[in-house]
This record gives sequence, C-alpha cells and structure tokens, in this order.
Amino acid sequence: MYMEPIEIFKALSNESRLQILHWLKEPEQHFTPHEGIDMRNIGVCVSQFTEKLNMTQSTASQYLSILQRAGLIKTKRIGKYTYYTRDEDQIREIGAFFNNQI
Amino acid sequence: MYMEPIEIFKALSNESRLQILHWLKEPEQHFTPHEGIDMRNIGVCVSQFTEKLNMTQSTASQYLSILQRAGLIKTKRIGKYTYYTRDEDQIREIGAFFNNQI
DNA sequence: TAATAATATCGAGAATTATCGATATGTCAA
DNA sequence: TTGACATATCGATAATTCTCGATATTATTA
Repeated sequence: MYMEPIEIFKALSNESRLQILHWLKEPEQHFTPHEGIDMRNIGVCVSQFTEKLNMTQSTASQYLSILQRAGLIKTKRIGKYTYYTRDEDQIREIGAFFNNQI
Repeated sequence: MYMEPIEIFKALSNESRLQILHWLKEPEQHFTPHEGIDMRNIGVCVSQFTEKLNMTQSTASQYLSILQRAGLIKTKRIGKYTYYTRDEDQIREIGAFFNNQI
C-alpha cells in the first residue's frame, strides 16, 4: 500500500483539514444529509464543507484534494456532487505506520 | 498529557527530521558514541547529527529544537554537549492520539 | 583569564503553503 | 441547447518554512 509519510503529515498540519477529518467521523452530527444519501457511506459534499469551514469553495476543494492525495479520504462523484468520506483502512494503516516506523 | 497535534505534524513533515527520529531508534547503528556515553540512554549530540545530515550546525540545532518543542525528543546537557534521545513515552502517546482522535 | 569547542540564536533570501477571486469544466433540468 | 449549479483549476499575494552564514552564549581547558 502506497504511503508518502511526508505528504500525509503535511496534510495533517492544518487546523481546517484536521477539522474536516474530525467532522467526517460523525458526519450526521455536523451536516444535514442530502436526500437519500447515507453520509456514513457516501460522504459529504464540497459545498457542505465550504459552508462549515467558512472559507471559499476554492479553498475547501483544494483542502479536500490534499487530504485525498494523502490517502486520508476517498471520493465518490454522484451527479453534480462530489462526496468525500474518510478512508478508514488507510487511516488505520497510517496509525500502524506511525507506531512501527516513527 | 499536553499535546499540540499541528505542531507535531509539522515537525514530522520534513525528511531530515524524520531521519533524525529514525537514527535515534538505534543510535549505535548510525553514530560513534562519545566515551562513556550510552547513546540509548543519554543520546546523540548536535555535531553528530550535523555531520550525518550534511547540513549546517545551525540547521541541525534548529531541527532538533523543533522536534523537542513538539515533544518527540528529550534533551540532556552534559558539559558542552547537548544530547538528544527519543521521548518514547510521548511518541507512544502521539500514536495513541492518532488512533483515537484522527 | 584567554582560547577553543559545542551549541543556540539572529537575520535574510529562496522555496513552499495558505487563501483568495476569477474562470473553466462537468452535470442536470428545462 | 441553454441556464443554473457544483466542483475543479489557475494565477496571485501574503504568510510560513527551509536553510544558510554570522554571531552570541555556554562550558572546558590551557
């Protein structure tokens, strides 16, 4: 499994991005779901993050990209929405990597 | 235990600093000990890192500072030398923090 | 006490990151 | 096909980080 520790740590070195990961642990506590979307499985879309982050859509999108490239979140496009969820497998791997390698 | 996740992740977002942490896992494999110094317990001094990093003394000293402020390493001054070791307790805590909070 | 060695700190320029507004791209619905 | 959204990307500026050389500080020793 590919893993770029520095890219991962950089992705985690930002309050807003940590916030995103945190919100995604219990999305129903922080967001109102789209009709018929199970946020646990499908995720949360960019505009929902944009609103909650209180930053521009551009920034939200870029932060999500950074988290995704680092392997921390996964993306699924449905219609005009792009949903993001945590990649729990990968996050577990990173935890293991930290415990073994750092 | 007091912990500043962002500061920690920033400290880890640099190849040389990860290298330092790695070398300190098995210091005797990477450094020649000073007389009477048990590197496992006492540590490795700034000039030893400087040489191995192939960077200036200034940079090495600052990197060690960053790691220390993040809580990843501990310092002990003996005479004119400053020795650094991993703070294994704290590193374990950070691993646990990652697994529980991220 | 002076000279020397090890380390820490300061100030600066280059490189990277944060964040924005503007615009391009993709998708649905009329 | 056009209009309206949702998202992604581009270009720019401000802020932060990297890294250095120079210098200050601390400790040892002649």
